[in-house]
Amino acid sequence: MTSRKTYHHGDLRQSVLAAALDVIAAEGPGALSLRDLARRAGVSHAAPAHHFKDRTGLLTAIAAEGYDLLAAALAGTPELRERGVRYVRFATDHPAHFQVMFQPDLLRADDPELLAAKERASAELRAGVAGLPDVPDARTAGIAAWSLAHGFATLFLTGNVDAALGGREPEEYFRSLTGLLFTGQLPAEEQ
Amino acid sequence: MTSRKTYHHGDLRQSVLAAALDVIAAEGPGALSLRDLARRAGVSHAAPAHHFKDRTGLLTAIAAEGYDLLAAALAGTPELRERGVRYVRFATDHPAHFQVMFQPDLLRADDPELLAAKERASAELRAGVAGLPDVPDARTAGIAAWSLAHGFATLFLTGNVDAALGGREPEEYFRSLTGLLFTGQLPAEEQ
DNA sequence: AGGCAATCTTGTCAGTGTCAAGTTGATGGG
DNA sequence: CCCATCAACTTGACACTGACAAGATTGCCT
Repeated sequence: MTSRKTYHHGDLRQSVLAAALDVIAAEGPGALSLRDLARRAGVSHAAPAHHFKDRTGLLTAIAAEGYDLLAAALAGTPELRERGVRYVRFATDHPAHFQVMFQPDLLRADDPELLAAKERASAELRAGVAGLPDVPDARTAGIAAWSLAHGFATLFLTGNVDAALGGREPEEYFRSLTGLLFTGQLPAEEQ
Repeated sequence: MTSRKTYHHGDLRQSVLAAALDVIAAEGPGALSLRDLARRAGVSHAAPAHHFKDRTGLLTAIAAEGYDLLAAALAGTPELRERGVRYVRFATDHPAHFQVMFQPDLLRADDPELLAAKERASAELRAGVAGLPDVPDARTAGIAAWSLAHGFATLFLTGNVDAALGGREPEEYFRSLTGLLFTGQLPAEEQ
């Protein structure tokens, strides 16, 4: 990788993106260095900047890609619970994307491509509660469902629920967790 | 602040911690610079290192403080729902702590003080579901409750639910959200 | 064929974290 | 009262980083 025949790399943008995802998944976004990514791609230290402008630009591109992956992962899932399961699966399948997507201080918030991708994912999230019967406040219901899935995904990725899983896949555990919730086991005390 | 009579600062550790929290709350942990904190405290560039060893050490100290604040915020709350509300309030009252606590790649995971504080907070979280009647799997119920509160807090802090709040305080919104959940509005479709 | 624009390189600058070695001054034992 | 000791802070240095500017190379389009 580090030596190259041609002057042009050919696929530098994808190379850098892939390497960046590896680094972020392994050591977090803070460990990401444009110069290091350049070295891995066998390219001069300033080359990545031509594709992403900035460190922020690179992270913004990753976040945008993440929102599109999320939208694709949720698309065409009729049932709300299963949508939650897929949300969790997305987070575990693409931990680097997920991390970056929800760290706004790393991103250029007004980037058009980011906003467009975010809107596509947002539409999928809204669609999850759109068809629910007997829900007076669909928006709040949506936020409740999103909170549950997002919270579980986040806690899993930060290593806060490992013990409870007992070897099970996180998405499976989440499926049974929602079962517990929605059959009225948890409520108990209502004031 | 930037000029000083005495050679010793007197309270550098607290000064640096306070300044760090400001920076993190405003621009995120990535924007944090030890040299900048030193300048703000009117002290030489290597002074903070004497108190925190590292950038990682500083962030670890913040996380430990955060877990203790969380434990204190949760202590003595009998009802589970109200515990969730307090969790959300903690996150909004101490956004910098909250952010750092749940970014393990910024922390020294084996730090004794961090582990101790984390355990204190963890005990409070467990206590929340301990007294629940009719709950076969208390651990899973606890993770469900934690996921919901944590997810909502995270989504709020990342600016993903602003529109839905409509001016209300996030903790109030969360209270009504849990009401919606626990009165069986959301379940609807059960497969 | 020729020019144009995208891609990549080279060189440079200020800023950062971290380490090592020196200064200052508070504190407590003789 | 004095002085040794030690924590708190300073100074200086080094390697590394992101960012910018200016030049080299090459694919592509007319």
